[in-house]
Amino acid sequence: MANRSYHHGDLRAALLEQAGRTLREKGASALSLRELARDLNVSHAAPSRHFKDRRALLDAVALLGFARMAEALAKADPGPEAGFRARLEALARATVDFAVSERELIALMFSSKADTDALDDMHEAWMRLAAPVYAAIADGQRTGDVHAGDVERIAYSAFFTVHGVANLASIGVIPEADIDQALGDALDHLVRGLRP
Amino acid sequence: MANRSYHHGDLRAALLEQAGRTLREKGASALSLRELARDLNVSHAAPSRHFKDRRALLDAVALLGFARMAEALAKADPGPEAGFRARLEALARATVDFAVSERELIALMFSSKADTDALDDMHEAWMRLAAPVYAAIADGQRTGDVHAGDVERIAYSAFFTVHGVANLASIGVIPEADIDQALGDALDHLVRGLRP
DNA sequence: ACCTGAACACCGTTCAAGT
DNA sequence: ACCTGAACACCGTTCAAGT
Repeated sequence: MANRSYHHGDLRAALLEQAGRTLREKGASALSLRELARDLNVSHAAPSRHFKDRRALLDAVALLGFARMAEALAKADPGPEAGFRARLEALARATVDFAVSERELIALMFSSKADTDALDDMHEAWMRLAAPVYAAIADGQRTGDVHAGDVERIAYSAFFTVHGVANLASIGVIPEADIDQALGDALDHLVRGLRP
Repeated sequence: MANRSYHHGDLRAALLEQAGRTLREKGASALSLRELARDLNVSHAAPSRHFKDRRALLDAVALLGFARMAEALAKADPGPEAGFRARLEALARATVDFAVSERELIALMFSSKADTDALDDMHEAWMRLAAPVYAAIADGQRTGDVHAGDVERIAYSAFFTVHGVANLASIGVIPEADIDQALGDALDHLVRGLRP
């Protein structure tokens, strides 16, 4: 209770960080602004200076999640030299790993947000996420692994499958022990389906 | 306020029905037991007789959702006579239609439920849902449209793709106008990938 | 500019008591 | 068996007031 004006005015960042922690531990529905404020030793009304309401805070956390996921994908991308199948597999595995290790975050990121006005930011984050997949498909077309056609549409189609595995693995429909096999099966079908 | 002992003791059913309505209109996070009770003219403590807590009510609603989705899929299944591609397409379209027209319900059904003890019921509901897909894959193997192998694994692989489209369409990542095209692309790749 | 304290209108859950 | 009323410990949001 000794330190006033918490964190040099960096309450916003502190809130986001703490929100990320409690999200991971207890899920979005159990995240309360008042508890966050308590954890950071500020009054319960303080968060409203930085986020207009609970939804705005959660949107900001989701946006950070997209950035982190994009970074994870970019880091996992072995580049075109690895070969098409290996590259797609690396990207897919990184996606599924992220979804499984950040269940609550991914649930927040991919929960309905139709009425949100923060949709432009989301779209940009999404583009960054999709970039390595686009690159993989485009390179696949050059190496003869992928049939001709609109890169974006083909990339989306690939993403559907990977997202399906990631989502179902994340919520436990696919048992932890079967995830590798399930992803392998999905990739086998996907790679064959993409061939010229 | 005149009618006491609401609905001949069928408060449980009335709660589920009303919960379904407010879920559709305002989403799971905005569903309050007290508001439900108000809508049904019972005291705010009444629901606890039929559902031990809020989570139990939502689980029951999700379970009904699986039953309804299974029914929708069974009804949409044209049977083996339609041919493999047409059959798979009918099932996929029914899945996506359900996901888009029942956004909030599908979000509830496919939200993390790892710690729930109502997991056995969920598993049974899931099996009913998967039945037509299993049948389509098994028949596809007989007609030479699908490669040999474990039916369950192949069916799951098909489901990943369709679920991916359904989920992303449901939350608005795929714009409404592009859903048909996206599903078409996904099915093209899937059917090719499944071939012997 | 940023935070506090009090106030308002909500919650879920529990439990004695009523019918 | 089923429901009520009161109580408890929470919420999100707003707004005057402080620094």
